Amino acid sequence: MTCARELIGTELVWGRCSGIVVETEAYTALNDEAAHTFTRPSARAFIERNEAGAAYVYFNYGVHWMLNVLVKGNEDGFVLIRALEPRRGIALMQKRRGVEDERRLCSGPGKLAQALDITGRHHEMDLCRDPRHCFTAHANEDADLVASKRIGITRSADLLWRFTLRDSTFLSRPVKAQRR
DNA sequence: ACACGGATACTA
DNA sequence: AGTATCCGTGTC
Repeated sequence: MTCARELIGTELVWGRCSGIVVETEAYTALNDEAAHTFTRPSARAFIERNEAGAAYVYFNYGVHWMLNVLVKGNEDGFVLIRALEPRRGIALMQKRRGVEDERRLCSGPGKLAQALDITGRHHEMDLCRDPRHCFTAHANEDADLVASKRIGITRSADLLWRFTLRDSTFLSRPVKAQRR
C-alpha cells in the first residue's frame, strides 16, 4: 500500500528506455479477492520463494503482459505498474508500440509492457540489483497523489488502492470523480 | 458497444 | 477434456 504510493514519481528504467511512474495499484497477499494470491497457489509460492523487489510478470487476456513488483514487510503484496510518462528511448517505444502519440505509449499496464518489451522472461527478475531494470530514487517527496478505485476488477472493487499523479495526462484512464 | 486470446485453476 | 475467469486494448 505504502509502496504503491511511494513508487509514484519514481523513474522506471528498463534498458534504453525509461518513464516516470504516474499510476499504480496495490494488491495484498491476504484478504484481497482481486489479487492473484486469492485464487492462485502459484502466486503464493512466488512470494515464498522471492525477495522484495522481484518482478511478477504474467500474461493476461491472452494478449498482454503485466508488470508487478513484489512487496514484503509489514504486509506482503504486489504493486501493479499501470502507466508511465515516457522519458528516455521514446523512439524505440514508438517503434515497439506502432504508435507516435507519447500519451498513448505507456498509458496502461499492457501498453507499457509492450513499449518496454517486458515479457515472461523477466518474471522473477530482481529489480533491486540490476541498474538496467530498476526504479530510481524518489525525486520530489511531495508528489500530489490521488487514491481511487482499482480498474478492471470485479471482486474487492471498492478499495481505493489505485494511485495516480494528480492531473497527469499519461494515465490509463482518467480518475473518476469521487462521491463525497 | 464488442472481439481478440492464452494461462491458470477448477470440475469430471 | 472441458469450462470459467481474468489486474486490457483497439476498433467497431
